[in-house]
Amino acid sequence: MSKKVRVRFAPSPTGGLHLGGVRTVLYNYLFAKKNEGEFIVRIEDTDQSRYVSGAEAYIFDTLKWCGLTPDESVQQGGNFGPYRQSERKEMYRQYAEKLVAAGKAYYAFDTPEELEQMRHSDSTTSHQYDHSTRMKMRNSLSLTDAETKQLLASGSGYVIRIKMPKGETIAFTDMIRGEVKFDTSLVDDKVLLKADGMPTYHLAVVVDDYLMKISHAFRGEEWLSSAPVHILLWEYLFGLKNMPQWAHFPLILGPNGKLSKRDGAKYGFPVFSMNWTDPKTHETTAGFKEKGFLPEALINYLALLGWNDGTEQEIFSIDELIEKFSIERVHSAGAKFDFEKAKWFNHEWIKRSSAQKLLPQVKAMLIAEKISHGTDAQLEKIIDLVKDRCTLLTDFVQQTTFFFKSPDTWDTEAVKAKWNDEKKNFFESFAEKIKNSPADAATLENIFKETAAEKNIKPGELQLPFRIMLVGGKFGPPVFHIAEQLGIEETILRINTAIKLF
RNA sequence: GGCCCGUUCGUCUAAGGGCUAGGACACCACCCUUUCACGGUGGUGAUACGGGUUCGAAUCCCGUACGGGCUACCA
Repeated sequence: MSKKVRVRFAPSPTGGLHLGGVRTVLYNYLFAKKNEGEFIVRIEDTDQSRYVSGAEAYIFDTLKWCGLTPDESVQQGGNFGPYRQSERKEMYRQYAEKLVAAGKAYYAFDTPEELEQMRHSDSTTSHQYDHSTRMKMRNSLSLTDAETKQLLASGSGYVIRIKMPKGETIAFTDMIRGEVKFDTSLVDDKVLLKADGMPTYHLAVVVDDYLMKISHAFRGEEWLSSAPVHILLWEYLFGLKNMPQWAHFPLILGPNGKLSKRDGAKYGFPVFSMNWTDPKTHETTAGFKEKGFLPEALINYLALLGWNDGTEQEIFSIDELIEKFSIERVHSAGAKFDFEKAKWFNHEWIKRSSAQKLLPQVKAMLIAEKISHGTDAQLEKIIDLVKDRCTLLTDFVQQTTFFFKSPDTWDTEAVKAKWNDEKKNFFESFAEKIKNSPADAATLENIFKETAAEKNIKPGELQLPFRIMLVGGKFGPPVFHIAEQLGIEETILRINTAIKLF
């Protein structure tokens, strides 16, 4: 019997949630759903100096847009709260003190200046706070008990550091990478409890994963190096048998290495799923949503960036992902984000989406552009006509505007070379003939062809000019379908307007 | 610098000792279409390098190179 699957995503609210974070959420979510477990979001806000207002709300907005709803979080609530570490502050100290009492951790009184000096000193080889340097520092190991007591009583600031053992090998099995080993001599004495009484990530993650009964701890590869600290803490505090299983996901890389929040603008593609405005600088970093992406497409691409189901299937709905996902098939190497492929996924999802589903979003864009959008029924037909031509949702603006608004510029260059009086005459007759005809595409096409035959002109040669008249440019769905949507009156109007310009 | 992780077409990846190393994006050509697309067909293009182990290595082992991560009282 295995314990209930419970996974957590634990972001710190220090800014926008970038692609790597979204994918980490996704894999957590997929694993939880696949195993009928619970997905928890825990806010790791133990660093008060890095707090960014609005970041937490933004993270939840992102999850909502992506459709990755937590089962427990500060928003949903749950039986293991509070889900914000700043509100759990009082819970951590006892564990740190317990470690001190057991000789696994110690008080350290060094000032930032003293730490700085040690790191740049030539007299040490490690330049880090570890077994080789700690006896030269001011802590409860190097000081006498009396001195330590005195310092603690005097109220001078102190932190609690883990006492990393010397010369031991810590090994654990990563679900993606297999066995990973570390020599404890090379790991430094990480701070567990800060001078302000807040835990560091290292203590908090272990304590909370235990208290929240986390069964599988998944996080980015950037955490692999600190795993030995966490393993040791588990061993000292709660026992290795109770430790969750670990998996460290490969990183998502930008064009020049590590994907960075700050470089969002430079890449030419978003790094956030939704627009993020920094509350201090008021700078806005573009998001996939506003860029015209469907959440299904982003999720689909992110899922495939580092995972595949072993077949050649590429398009997956979230339900299919849940069904097929497995940690074992997550690739171990980092993956470069390819914006072109992301767009391809979006195009595929637009093509597969019904007009009805696309309608609200297309309508919202047209409203934002102050373009009338006709009735819903009409817009739906138009969306069906043009969606194959739209890679991004924003493409719908150009592809649908001419249905509602007469062009104000015409690609006359495209027709001028082959334009002549016979063709002009054709369009005059055509406009006259359709006056009382039904407006369906087939009828219009028949009249068009009959008239062309009468005038002895190949109908093909007349289609491009007709298109330019109705659309203004060389794009859009079949021209008679456009005319059908426009209606007889508007079609005649556009013919008469444009005919003077050629 | 030290430690850890990684390395198959330009990019994402499949192939976990045995067939011409497969697919997708992108790119090119052709077909369809007298618009732009969609669609279809075909093409260019990869096992980082060097040693082993083996009848046989992209696959296992070692080394080198390269890439990435970590090395804070940040997560």
